[in-house]
Amino acid sequence: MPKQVDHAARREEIAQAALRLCARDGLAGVTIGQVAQEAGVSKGLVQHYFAGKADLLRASAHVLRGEIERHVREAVRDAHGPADTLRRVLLAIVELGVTAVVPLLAGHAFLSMAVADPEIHALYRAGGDAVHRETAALLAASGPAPDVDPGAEAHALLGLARGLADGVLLGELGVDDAAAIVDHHLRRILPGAPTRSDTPSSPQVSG
Amino acid sequence: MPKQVDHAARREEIAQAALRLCARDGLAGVTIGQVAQEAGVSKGLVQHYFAGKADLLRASAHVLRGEIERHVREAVRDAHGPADTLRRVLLAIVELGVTAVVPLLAGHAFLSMAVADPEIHALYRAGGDAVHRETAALLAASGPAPDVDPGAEAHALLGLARGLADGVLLGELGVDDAAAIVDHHLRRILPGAPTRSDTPSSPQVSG
DNA sequence: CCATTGGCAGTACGATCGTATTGCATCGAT
DNA sequence: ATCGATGCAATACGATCGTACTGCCAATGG
Repeated sequence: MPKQVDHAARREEIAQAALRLCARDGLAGVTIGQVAQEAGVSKGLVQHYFAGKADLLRASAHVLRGEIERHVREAVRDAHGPADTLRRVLLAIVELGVTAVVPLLAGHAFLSMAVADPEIHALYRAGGDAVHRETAALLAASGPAPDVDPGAEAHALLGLARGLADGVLLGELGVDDAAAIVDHHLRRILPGAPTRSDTPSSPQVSG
Repeated sequence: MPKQVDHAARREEIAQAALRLCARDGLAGVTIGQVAQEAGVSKGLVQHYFAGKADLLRASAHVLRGEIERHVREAVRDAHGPADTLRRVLLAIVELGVTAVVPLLAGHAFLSMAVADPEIHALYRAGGDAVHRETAALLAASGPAPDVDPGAEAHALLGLARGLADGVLLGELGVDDAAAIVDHHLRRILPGAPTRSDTPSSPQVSG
C-alpha cells in the first residue's frame, strides 16, 4: 500500500472550507476552485476526494449537520437535570447567531437545496425530528405545567429558538435579549424550574 | 419621446422571475440568462433594465420585501381589533411556509447577502424593525397580561412565527399545528383575547 | 530494489457566466 | 417628414466554471 491518509478527515477539511465560503458568499460562491483555495489545497485534490460538485455539497451538508450537533452537545455537556439541559439546548441554538454564524448561514443557504434535493431534505428532516423528539422528552421530564403538550411545546420552543437566532444574526436583538426571552418562556411552562441567577425576571429589550 | 413603457413594472417583472429562480435553485441559480428565460424576455433586455447582476439582486431583494409585506397586509385587511390583527399577522408569517414558499425561500437565500451587503442588511433591518414596532404596538393595544413586556414579547412572537414557518416549510409540522401553537401562545399572553372557533384549546401535534 | 498503488498538482477543454457592443424598429417632438 | 431617443434583440468576448485527463512523487509489499 502507498501513503496512507485519513480519507474522511481530508473530506471533512475540504467540506468545512466549502461551508465557510457558503456562509461568506452563499451557495453561489461555492466553487471547486474557490473551495480548493480556501482549504489551501489544489483544485485537483478536491476532485480527488469528491466525485463532483454535487458530492461536495452533499458532504458539506452532512458536515454542517454534525457541526451544529457538536455545538449543541458541547453546550449541554455538564448540565444539571433535564430542565437545565433543555434551557442550554435552546440557548445554544439562539447563540448560533453569534458564535456559529458559519453553520447558521450555511444552513440557510442549504435550505433551498433541502426542498429540491430529496437526500438533503431527508437529512434536514431526520435532524429536525431527532431534535424535536429529544426536546419533547426533555420537556416532559422537566415537570411542565399540566396544560403543556410536550410535542407541541417542543415545536414552539425550537421554532422560537430558531427564529430568535435569525433575529440575533441580523442584529435585531442581542443574544442576552434573546436568552432572556427564552428563559421567560421556559419559566412560564416550567413552574418549578431552577431560575438561574443571570436571568432577569422580566426581559427588557431595546427598540 | 419614443415609446413609453412602465419602467418600474418591467423591472419588477424581471425581479420576480429572479426570485422564482432563487427559490428553486438558490442564489447560485440566479443567472442573467436564466432570469431572462424565466421572465420570457431576451438576455439583452435584462441588461437594459438593470445595470448589472448586483443591481438585479438588489432590486429583487426590494421586491421580495414588498411581496412579503403585501402578503401580510392582505391577511390583516379585514381584521377585527388589534388582537385579531396581531393573530392574523403571525399566522400569515407562519403560512408563508406553504402559501408563499418563493418569498420565504428567497428570503433565506438572501440572508447571506444581508450579512455581506450593507444595503441589503439595512433593508432587512428596516423591515424587521418596522414589523417589530407594529407588532409591539398591536400587542400593547390588545390588553396583554400585566407581566408582558410588549417589546420583548413581540420579538418572541415574531421569532416563534418565523421559526414555525421554517418548520412548516420543511414539513416538520403542518400549518394547522403551527397555527394552533401560535394561538395557544397568544391565549397565554392575552387573557381576554377573542378565541376563534377554529382553534382547539390544546394543540395536538403529530410526531 | 523495483513495481505498484494511492496522494496530489497541473493542464486542457467545452460550457456558461457577466458584460460590452452593435444593430434595428418604433414612437414622439420639431 | 425627419431626427433623436428609447425599447429591445443579438452577437462578441474575456473570465471562470466543472470536469477529464495526464504526470509526478512517495511509500509499501514482494
